[in-house]
Amino acid sequence: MENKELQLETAEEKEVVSKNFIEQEIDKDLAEGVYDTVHTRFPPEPNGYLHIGHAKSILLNYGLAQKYGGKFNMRFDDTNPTKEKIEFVESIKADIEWLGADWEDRLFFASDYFEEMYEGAIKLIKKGKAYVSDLTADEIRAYRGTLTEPGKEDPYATRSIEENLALFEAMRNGEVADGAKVLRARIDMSSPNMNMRDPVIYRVAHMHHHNTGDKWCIYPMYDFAHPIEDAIEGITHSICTLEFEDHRPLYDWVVRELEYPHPPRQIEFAKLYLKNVITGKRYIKKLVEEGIVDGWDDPRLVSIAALRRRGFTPESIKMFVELCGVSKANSIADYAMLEYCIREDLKLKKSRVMAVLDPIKLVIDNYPEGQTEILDSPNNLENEALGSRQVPFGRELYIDREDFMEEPPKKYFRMFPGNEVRLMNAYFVKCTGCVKDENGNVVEVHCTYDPASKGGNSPDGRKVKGTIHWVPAHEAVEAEVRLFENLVDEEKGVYNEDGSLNLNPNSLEVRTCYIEPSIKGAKAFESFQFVRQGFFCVDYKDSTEDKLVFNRIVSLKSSFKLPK
RNA sequence: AGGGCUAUCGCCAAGCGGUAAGGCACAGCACUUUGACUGCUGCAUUCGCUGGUUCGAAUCCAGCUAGCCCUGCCA
Repeated sequence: MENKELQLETAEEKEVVSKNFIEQEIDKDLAEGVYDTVHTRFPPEPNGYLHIGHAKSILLNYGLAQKYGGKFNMRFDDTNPTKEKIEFVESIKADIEWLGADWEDRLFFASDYFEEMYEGAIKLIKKGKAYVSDLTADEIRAYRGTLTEPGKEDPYATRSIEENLALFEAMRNGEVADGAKVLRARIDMSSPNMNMRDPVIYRVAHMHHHNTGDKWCIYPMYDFAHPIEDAIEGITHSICTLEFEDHRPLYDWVVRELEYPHPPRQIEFAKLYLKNVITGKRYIKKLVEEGIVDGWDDPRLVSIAALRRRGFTPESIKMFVELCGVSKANSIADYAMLEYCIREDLKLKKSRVMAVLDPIKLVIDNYPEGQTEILDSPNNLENEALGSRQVPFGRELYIDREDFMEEPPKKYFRMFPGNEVRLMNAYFVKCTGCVKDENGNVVEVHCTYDPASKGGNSPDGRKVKGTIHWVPAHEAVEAEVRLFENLVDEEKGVYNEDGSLNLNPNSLEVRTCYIEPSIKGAKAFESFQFVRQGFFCVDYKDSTEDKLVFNRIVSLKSSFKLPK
């Protein structure tokens, strides 16, 4: 009796999934009545494509809203027209939708709040908490002091409220040249926190904005705009990355001075970095522009677009993000974790087809010339629901070069003279030898088959140690494969000592391979997987593209290793 | 008188004063129509360091050390 209870208890304990620190903070807020709901948001600036790091933020924010029965907003933080483009708002929306984060009808633009922000600035001026300064950018920097020395009072800080009001209106009315005047918050020039040394909150920029056009020529700075955006939307928990920790006092200052009744709370977490991949927008942009990579969706990149094109599923990315966890410790996740997630997600839900990457001809000498037969092959042995497909079989096939060795080491149990193996879903074949060219390279492997072993099992109960994949030589579909490795060297890290990127010159290899003809008619792949070389999980759709293009998405797990 | 944050296995990461969860990776065994998958097993006497408090410390205190962020009219 006691034992049983004990067992139950431990079983229950195992079910408990520990909450991350943000959830713990939210629990506290809810318990203390600071908030009675959870409202989060994802606020990207539309100045580039999203990558795996953004996926963490998106899924975190969306997941929190879901977990707590709250809401999740999508918001473009478009307060700086010099960097933003409509092209990016479209790609960002598409990526987030694909990831499955649903903002419902709450798609916002920070630029839609410009009027309220302007009013907020006036309120600050009237409270004596903001002033117009004529200092140049260089002068402001000089007055700001350094990390160890306090700043000096801005000589324009003494302007009267009326003067500031008039000047700020002049800024808005386009009477002030770019850079000639700024609006500064009056806080504390000697604060040890640089962000509090009278930060600039409005600048003049006569520039067309993708959303507001030419309506405005003054634009609010992030530190002023962001808390207002959150407050307007009723955000409770404004979740951002660690580098904004120092900005939190300013965030709190803004919502306090503007007297928002239910001020949002900023919580910071550590960014997600991946080992040996380049995530910096600046660097990726350079790689794209210099043609070192194919574009924003090059398989060696980890942009959402690249992962999607490679066949990653939204579920696999979600799994990865959850696996990585949320904390405040700077960390670099192992690329193997990402690969694990896509394998895990695909292995049961996708069909697999055979493909040969490095073909070598296999001739079955006792198979009648000219004869072909159709073999029924299960799509995924572990998931019968996926059904089966018809694969033609004939006298001449292609197998992968690594599946044959003339002189095999110990424990090699694929093709070698005298050995019998199974051609997957087909027959047992016994290797009889090979043909070499003048340089001694194997060009053809020969074997005989056992007609009684159709389907891959012998009626006499004979066993074989090896099973290999194959493709019919004459009917196989030719396809372009892009095999790739890390863009940067494993050991040396992303950057060289002089700060330049440490690129791996052989990171991408394009080659032609053969895929079984059962995929004919499919022109573009949605997702597929190598379980071992030559094995894919495939999910395709019709397309008008002429050429099959696909990428290897998962590095191989150990197959056969030569003994030392 | 710079300030803020972080430090638990190769990589993530729980832990919140009662004697180190879990996942990835790795290794071994078993199973196998791919050597994958699956299953089982192993993998931190120790939590950046040094002291202190305590019957008891990864958890509390003090002092060090290391790493990251901050001197945009970027976000």
